[in-house]
Amino acid sequence: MQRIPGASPDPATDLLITASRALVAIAAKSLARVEDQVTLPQYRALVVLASRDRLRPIDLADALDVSPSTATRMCDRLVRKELVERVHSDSDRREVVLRLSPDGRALVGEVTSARRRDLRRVVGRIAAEDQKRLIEALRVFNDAAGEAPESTLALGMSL
Amino acid sequence: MQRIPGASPDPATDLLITASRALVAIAAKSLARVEDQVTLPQYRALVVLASRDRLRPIDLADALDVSPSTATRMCDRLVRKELVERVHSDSDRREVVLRLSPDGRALVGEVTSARRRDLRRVVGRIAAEDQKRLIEALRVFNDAAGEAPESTLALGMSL
DNA sequence: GCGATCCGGTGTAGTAATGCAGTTATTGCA
DNA sequence: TGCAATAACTGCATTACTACACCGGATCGC
Repeated sequence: MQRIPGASPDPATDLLITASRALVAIAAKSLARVEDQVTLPQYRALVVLASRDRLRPIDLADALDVSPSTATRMCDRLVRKELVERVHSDSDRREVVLRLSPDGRALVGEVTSARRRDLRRVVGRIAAEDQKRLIEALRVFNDAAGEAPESTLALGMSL
Repeated sequence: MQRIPGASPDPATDLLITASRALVAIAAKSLARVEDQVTLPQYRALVVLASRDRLRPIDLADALDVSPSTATRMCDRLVRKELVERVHSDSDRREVVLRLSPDGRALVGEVTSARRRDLRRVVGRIAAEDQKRLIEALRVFNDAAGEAPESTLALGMSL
């Protein structure tokens, strides 16, 4: 926005921004499905839990970059919604291990499968030979982009 | 996530998800720059205001899918932060017209230019001939994806 | 064994987002 | 002219996120 619409010094960047918008719109749409069940921070927590099961609250706090007390309250709400389970550790009785409940897992799965479905639909609109070229191009792009794994799920946009 | 890592029925979709993640990470990083100045809902409001200047609070509420009173309070906060200006309409004295202040415009600009910078950096890591192929592939993809302009800035992910 | 450390949780508090209901001012229509 | 409709705003209430300070239990190192 508010970029000079004419003179485009870098067509690849412009096209990437457009692609970005489309991909984020798809992600947002998939997230909208569960918007009435969890907030965005809560969904982020679920995603973290889904990717690395058996996390302690303090690990979750670390992953989400919030204070431990915030993680505790968040877990309170997620447990109340029966999306997360608290299990007392056997080895260290100070510790609590967090686990996605079946419902929690289903919720995250619903979002990701909705996303995949939408993406597949887009891919389906592309001619077979163009798909091949797209695949090659994406490999190259992912290679180039993948070198910055930093805050992969920073902010509220874990998607 | 939590997809069976092996059997990949659709390489293009998988690659798109990976690319999605990279692009969203870049968007999130650009947003992180202003995270201490505005909240995500507030930033969404600024983006709407940047794209369609001279909006009334009720139009903003409509664009953000919130109630008018919510829009009013949001504007209160943005005005207090001197990112938005309220101007009383001449034609209809009931109406208020919202405008981005120079600071507000600068804030949005900062985010978008950071995003462009990061994308350019990724593109710069790609060999010239691969860039050409990427450009072609992105055109095809954007064509296929662009047919769903729906809630372009749904949720908190306006980017 | 004992103090330091660590973990989870609670008390407290502030900001934000959000909506419903109701108010005020203004406009438009009959 | 007068009443319905409209725009913005305010009062009120709820939920969430967030952190700081603190507590109590558990573990670890010496």
